[in-house]
Amino acid sequence: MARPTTPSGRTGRPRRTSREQILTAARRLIDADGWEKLTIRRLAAELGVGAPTLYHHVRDKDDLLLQLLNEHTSRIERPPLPADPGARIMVAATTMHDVLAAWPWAAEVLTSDGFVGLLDEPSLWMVEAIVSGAIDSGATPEQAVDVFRGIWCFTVGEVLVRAHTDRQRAAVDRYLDLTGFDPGSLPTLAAIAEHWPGLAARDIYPDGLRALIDGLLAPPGAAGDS
Amino acid sequence: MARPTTPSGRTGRPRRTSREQILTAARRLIDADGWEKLTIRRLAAELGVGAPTLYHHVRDKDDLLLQLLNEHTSRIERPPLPADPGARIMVAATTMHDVLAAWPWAAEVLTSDGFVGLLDEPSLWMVEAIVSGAIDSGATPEQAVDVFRGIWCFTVGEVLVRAHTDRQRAAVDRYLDLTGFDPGSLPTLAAIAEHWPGLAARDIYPDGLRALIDGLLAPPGAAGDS
DNA sequence: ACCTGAACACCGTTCAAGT
DNA sequence: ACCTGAACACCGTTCAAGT
Repeated sequence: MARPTTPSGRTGRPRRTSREQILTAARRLIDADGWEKLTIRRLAAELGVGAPTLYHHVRDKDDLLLQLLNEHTSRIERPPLPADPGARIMVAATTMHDVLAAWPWAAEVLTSDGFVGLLDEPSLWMVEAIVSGAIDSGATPEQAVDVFRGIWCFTVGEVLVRAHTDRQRAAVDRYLDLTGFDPGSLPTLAAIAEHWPGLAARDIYPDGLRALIDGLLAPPGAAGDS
Repeated sequence: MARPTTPSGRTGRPRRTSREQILTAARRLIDADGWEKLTIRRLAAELGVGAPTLYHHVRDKDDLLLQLLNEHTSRIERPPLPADPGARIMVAATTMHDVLAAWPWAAEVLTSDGFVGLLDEPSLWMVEAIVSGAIDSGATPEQAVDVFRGIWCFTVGEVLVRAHTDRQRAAVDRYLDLTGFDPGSLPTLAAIAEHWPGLAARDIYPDGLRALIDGLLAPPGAAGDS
């Protein structure tokens, strides 16, 4: 009746594949070939096990991506947060942006799989910093949540758009001659067409972020028309 | 040597499958089962032809999606554009947003497949309206393109985030107890946790858009600190 | 308890062959 | 010119069977 035991106190056949090995191998595959190429079958092959084995460690592929994402965000170093509420929001949002921009697949997972609710504690400090910064600036809870959600949408959108624009610039050239705008119906685009590629390479995140924060925190009615 | 001809003047075997039929059937499948379920094979089955047949009418699946998207945007009715530049930007951007929000898969195609460069003329009037509105407000070409790109990122992000939040609210509940924030490390989130679902249901697009426009068009240095 | 091979129900795409 | 069946090289996931 002596059951086989492992150092960790579990019973049964000792595991050959750990959660840690799986996540490490998955990161390796993503970094090498891009996140579209991460499949259960390739990951299993990389680990030298059969594909069904992985289902003992993850519920399904979405669960794997979520674990990967949480592991990734738990690694990021937490910058010092300024006391000034506006600056605090900028720092937290920029950190959020940089994390996603460095690993754009994370943004795809986050939009294709749900929302911030899927993240665990180690990454929620960024949400906390933004919401508390808004409230310390005099915002109501309603406004504070609006500020966070506005920043979140802008951040996710910027990361996704830029990631794909970079990757598929060749495809764009194939479809559209940027100098081919009809000056009759599209006069402004025709006039600036040749400069567009250069202009579109500029980083718009900081200015857009500042505009959103200023505009969403301003007392209602105080905008623009002074 | 008499070659078979069709009414359209082409030669060879008369086609049984038209571009129009393909796009109509594709729309039907998307509306019925969602855009994730649109596959070449299902579409061919819906049309009663073999899957390889479709490759005579589309280059590949991306090309099919692009044709679908261009057909969709060519249908939208063009609202009257106000003379006031700021109002013109609002109207064009809101139209862009509403089109995407009504058919969120379009936003996914646009981010997963490239950029505005993939669209053809019938949808470029929205880009023209935004860029010209910015220039008429006194912006430089650089600023005008920044305004458009900022609006574009915000719009795409909002549509994608909202589409998935709606669809997967159940999944979120499964993972995260919204009332479970640690008041020690996340005091603000813990305080507003129970109100979050209600607050997050608000439509942030109009306010965010206004904030972006005002902030990006403001002369540099004039922001916030008055 | 963990791992396996085989199978199920799919994909997008290519290609030689038919009409 | 258009359409076909068969095939290629994949997917995620399940399940009975082994150790």
